[in-house]
Amino acid sequence: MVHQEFRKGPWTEQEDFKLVSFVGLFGDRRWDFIAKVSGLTRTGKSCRLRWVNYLHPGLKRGKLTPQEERLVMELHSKWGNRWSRIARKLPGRTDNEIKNYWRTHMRKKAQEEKRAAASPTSSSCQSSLSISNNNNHTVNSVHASKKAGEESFYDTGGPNNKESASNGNINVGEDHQNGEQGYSMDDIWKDISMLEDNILPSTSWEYSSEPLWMMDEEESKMLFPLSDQCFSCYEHGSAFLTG
DNA sequence: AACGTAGACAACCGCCTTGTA
DNA sequence: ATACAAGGCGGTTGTCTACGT
Repeated sequence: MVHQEFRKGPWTEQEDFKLVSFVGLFGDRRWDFIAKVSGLTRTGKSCRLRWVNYLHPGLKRGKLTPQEERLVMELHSKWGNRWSRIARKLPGRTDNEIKNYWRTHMRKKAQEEKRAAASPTSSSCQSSLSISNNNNHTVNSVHASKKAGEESFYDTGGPNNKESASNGNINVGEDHQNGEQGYSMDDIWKDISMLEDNILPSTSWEYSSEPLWMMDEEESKMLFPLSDQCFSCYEHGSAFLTG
């Protein structure tokens, strides 16, 4: 077998454009196939990741809202590090994003706790985290058993069903100011939509306006028994992009 | 102004699960 | 029933940027 050299590292605009085009054509399932036919020297996995975490229409960018933060805390206390599952409850957020958020904030929290332990006089909550109060129990265990370094400051709190905080949906009303990079997804999507107008019969995949994130697997299965053709459920195009 | 640090984010790796031949 | 390939997921690392000193 001849090993193909796969590219690694940051994606270029051209690669993004290619990927978006071919996902538009073939759907977001057959990643190895897309990787091959598109001519991208990327693995299918890499393509999928790029799509899911960055190119997917409807992704929100920017900081988590306080509601989202609270929900993440709640869901993490419920499910542990089941990031993808948690992400499904947060429209427009990816597991990667939530994972990163958790990691960052748990590190911060761990450091604050360490500092607080070192100087118990200043015990009043100097935490700048507005989310930490009610759910401290979920994260305290993290730092409690940590040795000097803070390697695994975030720990799978595990699915300890302490509380059945079952609220599911949040209404994330506000848009975010886009984290603008010079090159925006709008540009890509504009190009793509123009492209599709020309070459696509417009049936290959179309998004419904109902985001899948709101659903559990069971729910989505019930709604989308033929997930392959129906999975694509996001409003296509820049209208859906908040940024 | 230069440097160090922390935060945010993108991307890769390896393992596990699932679908298919 | 089984082997293999592809997809999915969680963990980890690298890089860039903003901010403080």
